[in-house]
Amino acid sequence: MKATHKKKVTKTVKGDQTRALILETALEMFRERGYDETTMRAIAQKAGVSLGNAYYYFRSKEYLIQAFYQRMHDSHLAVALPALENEKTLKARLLTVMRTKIDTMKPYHQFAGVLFKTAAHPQSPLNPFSDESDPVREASIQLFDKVLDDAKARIPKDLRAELPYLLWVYSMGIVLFWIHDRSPKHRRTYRLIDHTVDLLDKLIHLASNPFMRPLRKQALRLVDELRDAAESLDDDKIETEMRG
Amino acid sequence: MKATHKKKVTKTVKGDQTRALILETALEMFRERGYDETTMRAIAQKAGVSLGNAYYYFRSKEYLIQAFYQRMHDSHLAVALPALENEKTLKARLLTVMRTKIDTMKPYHQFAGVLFKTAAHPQSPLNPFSDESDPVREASIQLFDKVLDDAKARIPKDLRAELPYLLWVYSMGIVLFWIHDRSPKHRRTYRLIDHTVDLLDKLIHLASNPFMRPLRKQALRLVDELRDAAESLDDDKIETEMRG
DNA sequence: ACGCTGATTTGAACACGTTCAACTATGAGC
DNA sequence: GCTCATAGTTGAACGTGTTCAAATCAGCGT
Repeated sequence: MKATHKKKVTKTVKGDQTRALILETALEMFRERGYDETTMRAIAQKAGVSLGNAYYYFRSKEYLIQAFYQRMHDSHLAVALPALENEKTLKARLLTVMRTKIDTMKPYHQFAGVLFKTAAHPQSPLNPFSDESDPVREASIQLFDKVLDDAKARIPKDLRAELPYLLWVYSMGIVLFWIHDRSPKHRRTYRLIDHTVDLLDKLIHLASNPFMRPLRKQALRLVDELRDAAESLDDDKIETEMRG
Repeated sequence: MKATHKKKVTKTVKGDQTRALILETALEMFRERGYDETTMRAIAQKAGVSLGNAYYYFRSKEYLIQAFYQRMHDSHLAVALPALENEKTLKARLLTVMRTKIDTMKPYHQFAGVLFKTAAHPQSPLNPFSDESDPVREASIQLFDKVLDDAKARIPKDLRAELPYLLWVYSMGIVLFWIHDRSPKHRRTYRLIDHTVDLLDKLIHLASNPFMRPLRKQALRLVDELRDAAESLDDDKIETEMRG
């Protein structure tokens, strides 16, 4: 992690093609054999390029995963958005989004374990809070914003503003559980989704009660603080890079 | 992670000494230079043993960290237990335990980042839910049990039973935040502790209200389910090993 | 054509974690 | 004291991710 975090940019059409070729090959091999079992040499060989060439386009093996995130989110959107059309209640909409999320990731279950290993590392580009995860993170949060938008539920403004972010964090928790879940067909994860969504729905309504206002305010202040801290993380990273 | 998860056991006094020597050397170097920058070769050399010998006592570099966990917990206990004598309320007791926890880990802040990287990996022996983390995990939960024991707070039995575990999970969350926290003297983490403990205290009292019984029951069922899943993870791991 | 610049590509080399077959030391039973 | 099984120890070798100086290519101005 000594290198800068700027993305490699291709300057020619040929470069684009080579980059795409390497990425496709890598993702295919990751899916079929897993991440650890797929070596950079094997990717390069199958893609028909040299080892060094792969590193010209991808700063490290980890960076190949970044594209995986993006693709996963795109696939999820393609399934979730149409499905949302039919659901009107907050609970049903949330359920839909979460279930389709797991549906989408299913083929990559084995592979996914490695994701969170590196994703949890503060300095990893895969860290969901890092600069480089920004686009896909924002897009994910936006999806939850949409979940709330067309739902008929009276939610106080202060809570409504933070809820998309909170739901995104919740969804990451579910994914973390799913990664560990080895029950057949991931039944446990689906059951967990059912139960947590039910609970969340109730909690949101409870928190929306005027009686809960003080406690809610306090909790939201806390959330704000956490987000601030997460964002300043990126600044520190940049500073560190400049120094050394 | 192909090897079995049984712990290496020394059979002779000399073995004990060598093992201890390697471990001390490793932890010292980790603290001074960080985990990634400390190579197994360097550890072996500084300890005056061969490279292969280090691997005779520690199945992998990761396993050296396991001992770190244990040591960290011992140090924490040594500070927290006396401090708890003076605190009677739940809130003050919880605050004491959390603050001393961070105090204890402070010297290892840089090092700690790597911990969670590997700890988040489902198949890592450092995974806090894994078999091998069992002793230190149980000990940590027990500490929170003690926090509750002498606190004068009326908590329903069902909640009281799960609370130590829940507080342990909470403490892991704080540690995770701390790892990412680069604010001077980790002020942000301490502030987060203050705020979350305050909130937790209120939530616990709220949840103890008879009015909340149904929701509380539902939430606790959920917690149970999560714990079951975490435990069955270990079984699956063993199965996988036997097959492969 | 030619040369020049910058993008792309190469493969050898490096450092690391890990494995393993072979070696040595220890000590219990005779 | 001798034998031998077991614990402990060694360092060479392997496969990996990553780096880098050098080679090649593509387009453009002349």
